[in-house]
Amino acid sequence: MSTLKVIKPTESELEILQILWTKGLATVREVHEELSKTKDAGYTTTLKLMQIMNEKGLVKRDDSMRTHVYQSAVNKERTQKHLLNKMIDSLFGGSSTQLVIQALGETNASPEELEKIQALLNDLKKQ
Amino acid sequence: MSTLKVIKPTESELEILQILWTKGLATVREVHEELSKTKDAGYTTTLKLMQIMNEKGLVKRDDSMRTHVYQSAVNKERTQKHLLNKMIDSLFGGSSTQLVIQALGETNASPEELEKIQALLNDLKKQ
DNA sequence: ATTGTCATACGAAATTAGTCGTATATTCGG
DNA sequence: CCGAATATACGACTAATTTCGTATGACAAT
Repeated sequence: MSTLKVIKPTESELEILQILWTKGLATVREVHEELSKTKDAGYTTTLKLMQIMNEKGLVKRDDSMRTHVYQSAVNKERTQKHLLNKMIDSLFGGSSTQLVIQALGETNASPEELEKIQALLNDLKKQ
Repeated sequence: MSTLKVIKPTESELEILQILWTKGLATVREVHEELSKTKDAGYTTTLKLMQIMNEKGLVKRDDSMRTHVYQSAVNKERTQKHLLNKMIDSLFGGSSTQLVIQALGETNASPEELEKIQALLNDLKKQ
């Protein structure tokens, strides 16, 4: 029997994951610098968060050096999908279509992106 | 100067709002019955939550009767939009398109719904 | 009137998230 | 070698959320 891993990063953890997804590998310092652009919290706060994320298994780290190097331990798309589904359930009564419609209302997509969406839509129509 | 009202219902509050959005008017008892289907918490827990939501202005209530009658005080679409934007920021790096693409991958939309999405898409393309 | 049921009010414990101060170790420049 | 800079570890504080026990009042049926 396998226990299904529940992914539930908090708000702050998500911000850190985003940075790790982009950078691939990063030290606490690097993540902290990046975070500082949008919020202001102390270095040790970021450190602590990342330590906790490590305990939770949200990130992995190489601590063979003095300065540890972190990376995400959770798949970006899988995490997005998971949280998206949660939101669809909790906020859109289970209808992903409703969410798409709302999101399209928000979008500032470029023509290229619109084409990408169109392509996806065409696929769906064929089925 | 007007203070912009920040809508930030918690997880539990959202569950209750959903129920109120569906029912329109409801007593604590009714909300609790509904909640009980998916989670198990005591009656007074639901009561307390709804009282707090009342203080926060998330719900309104008619307490002229012994049994108070509640309704949502926040607009469903506005709340959805707000939380959706938060998710776009925190999970999709600000790209609503990315979210739409992921959500479309999840969708089990009917042909009618697909047409609705298509129509929206056409509007966007014209601009 | 008494008793059982069901309502609200409210205090407070338990949890979780986020914050930071401080201790301690390592490294590097001079 | 010494001190400044920089790293991790870790305990503890705060605030917010969720939970529930208990008090108390209203009402209905006997």
